[in-house]
This record gives sequence, structure tokens and C-alpha cells, in this order.
Amino acid sequence: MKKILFFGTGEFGLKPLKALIKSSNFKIVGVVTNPDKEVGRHQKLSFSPIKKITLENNIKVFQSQKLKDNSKFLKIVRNLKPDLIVVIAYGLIIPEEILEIPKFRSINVHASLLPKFRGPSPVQFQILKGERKTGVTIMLMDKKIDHGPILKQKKVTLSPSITAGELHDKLSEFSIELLTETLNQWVEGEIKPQVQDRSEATYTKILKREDGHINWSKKKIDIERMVRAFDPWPGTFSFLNKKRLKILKVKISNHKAKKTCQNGQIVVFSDKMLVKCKDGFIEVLKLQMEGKKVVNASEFIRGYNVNGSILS
RNA sequence: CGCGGGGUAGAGCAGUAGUAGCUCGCGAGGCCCAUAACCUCGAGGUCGCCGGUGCAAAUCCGGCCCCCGCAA
Repeated sequence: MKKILFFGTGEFGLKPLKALIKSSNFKIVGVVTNPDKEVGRHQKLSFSPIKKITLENNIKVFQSQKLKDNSKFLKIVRNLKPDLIVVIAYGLIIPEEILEIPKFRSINVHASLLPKFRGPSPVQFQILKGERKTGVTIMLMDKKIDHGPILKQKKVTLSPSITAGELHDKLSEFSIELLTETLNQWVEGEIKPQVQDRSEATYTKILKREDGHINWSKKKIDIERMVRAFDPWPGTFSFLNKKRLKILKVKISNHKAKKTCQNGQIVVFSDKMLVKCKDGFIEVLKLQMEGKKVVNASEFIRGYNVNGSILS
């Protein structure tokens, strides 16, 4: 049984971690996850689902603000004598001196077809860019982010209506089998790592809340993709009368815009809510006014008199 | 005690002291070849809960419950 030290914080690694815990070929000797945070409306201290499942299985949890130049943590890892390190959605950069400890190296699961969409937000950016294919890559880690040699990769077709949340769950699910299969073959020496083609590399940045602010002078297809790409996080929004209006679900409209319409202007047509953008209208289907509940556009129109108002 | 908005008819909203309203939905009838369109009439609310101050409270004061935005 090979000993694995697992690094993970995000939901993405939850199911794969569960699978490794159950696996008879591997033993999780510890889980490293980000420190507990004050979270939610009342700033209550809470910890990640990864930590919860780890504690439930009586596995040691390590939480550290920083790993770089942290000799204490380095010592802990050395003492655990892991055969492998597995990193999924951890959230911090892991120093090379730690990655180099295990005999079978350190392995990362990444939600894109590397070398494309390296970086922290592959799921969102693949939808944003309108990719047709996506997938999961299992790779060896080195000093650079998402740069190491590929062990295994599996492609999936990307549905044109999927949201980031749905794709995230789908790829996470998809990772379970791929990871265990890859690890088994890797420790048996059955896989030859393939170096990434550097010339094909693209990068994603970490998304911030403000990135969800819709620019209505963009094309309708870009806005539609953005709404799906940022669902559920960071979400897309606009402002109506200085109040924040979350735009939760939209559809590309085929209605022609009059010349007098300006970008961001709301046009109520029948019981539809259309918003002017660069090359036509986006139909808003579901939205939420600050402090209010989520409503369908038809309900929203009845209560608020917004025909002709401008979203900014 | 992180900051803030809100709980009014089935739905979404307006209404800061004096007999509760709008849009939609619902019911009945009408117009029409016909209709999700239009017209007429109608049903449906103890205004989140409890207490207080007023001649009078959805509206002012206090407490409680629930929902939500920001922030993380």
C-alpha cells in the first residue's frame, strides 16, 4: 500500500479524496488544507468540506498559512514519508522542496486539457472562451504552475449550455476514476510522462468579484458565455438605479434592436425582458435584486416598472 | 455582536397614522372566425409574530422569527 499525502481545499477534490480513502492500494497519511476561515453572513468560523471528510476518517489534518520557508512543515512531511503527493484544488503554491520528497513524485489533477488553460480558473475560462472540448489532466508537478509532464488526459465534449458549476461537478466526478487508475499505473511504472508542448500553452487568471460586472457593449454571445462561466462564482451583475442586480440566467435573443436603443437599455416586450448589447439583445430569464429573492424575468417585470431603464 | 436591504391578496411590487392599492394570475361574462389580444364584473389580505404609544398603526417605539445583498 502506497502512502499518499493529499493537498486540497476546494470542492473539486472532495470526491477524488473519498475514492482514495476507500482504495485498497493507497493509504492517505495526511491531508493538507487551507486554514479555517470566517465565512458567511455572520462571519462564523468554518472549515472546508475536505477537512470534514478527513476528520470523519480519522486522518491527520495539517493547516498552514504558508508553506514556503516553513521548516516545521517540511519536517512533518519528511516524517510522514509519503510515497506520493496528490494535489487537487489546493489553493497555495507548494514549494519545490516539498514536491521533491516522495519517491513517486507529486501529482496534480487539473480541469483542462493542458497545456491549454493553465492556472487557477480553467473551468470558467473554458466556458468563457466557448471551447468545444474540455477534459481532465493528471500530471507531475514541477516548479512552474501546471507545467509538468502529463501522465494521463481524458477529453469530454463541452455542452454549449453548461454552467461552470455543472462543469466543475462533472469534471470532478470524471477525475475520480481517472486519478485512481493513473496512480495505479504510475506506481507500477506503466506510464511514460509526456512533456507539455510549451507553444500551445494558455493561461487563466484568478477571478475576482468585480470581474462579474457585465459590460453591455460586448457582443451577445460573449455576455451569454460569461453568465454561464461565472455561475455560481463570482456571478454576474449589473446596476439598476444604483442597486446591484444579479443576472442569473440569460439567453441570446433574435429580436432586432432599434437604433435609438443604447447599450444596457431594458426593453420589455410581451412578458420578456430584453437588454440591448453590442449586436442585439440578450434576454434575461432569471435575476435577483439586491436584498430580494431570485425571480423569473416575467415576475420581475410585473413588480418593477423597468421598461426603458438603463443597466450599467 | 462585520455592513446593509426586506417580510402587504396565488406571484412580483407601491403605499411613513385616518376606512388597503398596481401589474400579472385566477373565476364569471362579453367582443371576435379565433386568441396568450381587448372590454365588463368578481373572488382573494387578521399588511411576518408579540407587546407598547395614539381617538386612530401596514405606517411610530421595543422584542422575536424568517428571507436576501455586500463582505469573506
